Order: sequence, then structure tokens, then C-alpha cells
Amino acid sequence: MEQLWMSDAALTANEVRDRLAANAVPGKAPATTTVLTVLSRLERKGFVGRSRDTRPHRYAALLSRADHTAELMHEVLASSSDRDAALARFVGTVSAGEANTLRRLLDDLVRR
Amino acid sequence: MEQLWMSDAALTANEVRDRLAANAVPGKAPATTTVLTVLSRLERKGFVGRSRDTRPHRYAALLSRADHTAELMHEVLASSSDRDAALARFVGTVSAGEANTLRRLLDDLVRR
DNA sequence: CACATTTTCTACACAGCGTAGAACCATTGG
DNA sequence: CCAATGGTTCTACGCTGTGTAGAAAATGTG
Repeated sequence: MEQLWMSDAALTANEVRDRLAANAVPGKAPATTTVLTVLSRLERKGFVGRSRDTRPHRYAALLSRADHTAELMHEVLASSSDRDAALARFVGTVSAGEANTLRRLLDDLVRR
Repeated sequence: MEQLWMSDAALTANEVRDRLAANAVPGKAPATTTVLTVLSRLERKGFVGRSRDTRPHRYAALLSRADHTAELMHEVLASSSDRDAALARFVGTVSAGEANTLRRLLDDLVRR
């Protein structure tokens, strides 16, 4: 369900339902109430925000997909007692391309 | 429950129960069967292995805690469509100490 | 074989998620 | 002003996962 959210930003429940209906097998389109329910739950969890003042409420992700992923990674890492060891295994199994990306990112960090 | 597993390696169910009972509030010690059940489920999921030949079966984690954490991080990262962006946010919110750890780890990568 | 120990089977409660109908509420055309 | 229409909330069901453990079956030992 999250997938859809990270598309762009600030949609109404019906707009979300439509987008879901678009790229989904014909008979499997969710009802609007379903979307509303999920949206409410996501709001409760702090993943999306909504404008209650406009009539068809508009919903938007509070964190970008990338932010969310990064946050999850931090959580996972935090749950490890030996963070450095975990980082080591992580880096050790990263692809060459991603290793380079990481290097570049770390360099940028210093530059600021 | 996982926490206990990552202590050391190759224990019987009763040993696990004892260790749990040790660092737990007096009245909250789990029964041996409970431990067995959990252990079986973890085995089904491929997190632990067991020696079925010895009579009191011995259980051991297949992955170290650090390995497991690293694997989880990879999974999370893989679930992101824009991996590089996610990595960027991740690195951007890492502590200075961990940034250094990462740098060192990346250097070691090259050296091999 | 009887008994003690160990393991499996079965089961319950509770949480989370996908799903959606029923009921409630607000805006607006008549 | 008020009923119809569309939007939102409430309530609920089924399914899965997890923590918990008793009952029953299996197995080794004297």
C-alpha cells in the first residue's frame, strides 16, 4: 500500500483509489472506504498528513520514500547491539556500484 | 525473542529457557514448550538450525546478529525504488563516528 | 516395560493489515 | 431550508504473525 503513496504528493482518497485501480488487475480495485481506512491508519502512525479543512481531505506523505527507507535502515541498525559489526557486514555485501555511491556521499559530507 | 539467540551458540531448549529465566522478572519466565515452539518457528524461517540427531536437540543461529542486521538493511534498501536516493538520506543522517567507520570499511574493501 | 525427559501438536489471545459495509456528516441545487 | 450526493468515520471480518503454553506423542534409561 505504501508504494502508491510515494508516487507524488497531496491527493484525495478518490484520486488514490483511481491510481490504484489503474495499475491493478481489473477485478481487484479497492473500494474508496478501504483507501480511507488505510490512509487514516497511516496518518495515525505518522506516515501521512492530511488537510482536514478542505472538503475532500487531501493526503500527502510526510516523508519521501527515500527518507522512509533511510529511517528504516537506521531503525534496523539501532536494533543491533554491535552497530559497527553490522555496518561492516553491510558494507561487505554491498555491490561495487553502491560502494562507490557511498564513497561519494561520504566525501560530500566532509565538503559541507 | 531473537535477542537471546544472538548471545552465543548451540544450546538446548532448556538451556535457552534458563538463560531467559535468568535475566527476566521473576514471575515472567517462559515455559520450555514455549521456547521449543519459538525455536521451531525460527527454524522454519531459516533463522536457526538444529541438530536432530543428538537427543536433546541443539539449536544455533545460522546468521550472527550482525549478519542478520546487515541482511535486513539490504532488504529494506532493496525495497526502495530509488536506492541511491535512499542511501543518500541514510548517509546524510548518520553520526560522525559512524561516517568514519563507513569510510574505513570502504577503504578496507578496496585494499582487498 | 515403566518412567523421565524431550519434542510435537493443538490452541488461545492479541496485534496488524487488507478489506469493505453501515452510518454519519457536510455542501449545494432546488 | 432541506433533501440528495459525495466524503468521512465506525465497526467488523478474515488472515497472518507472535507469545504463550497444555496435552499428547516420542524416545532413551534403568
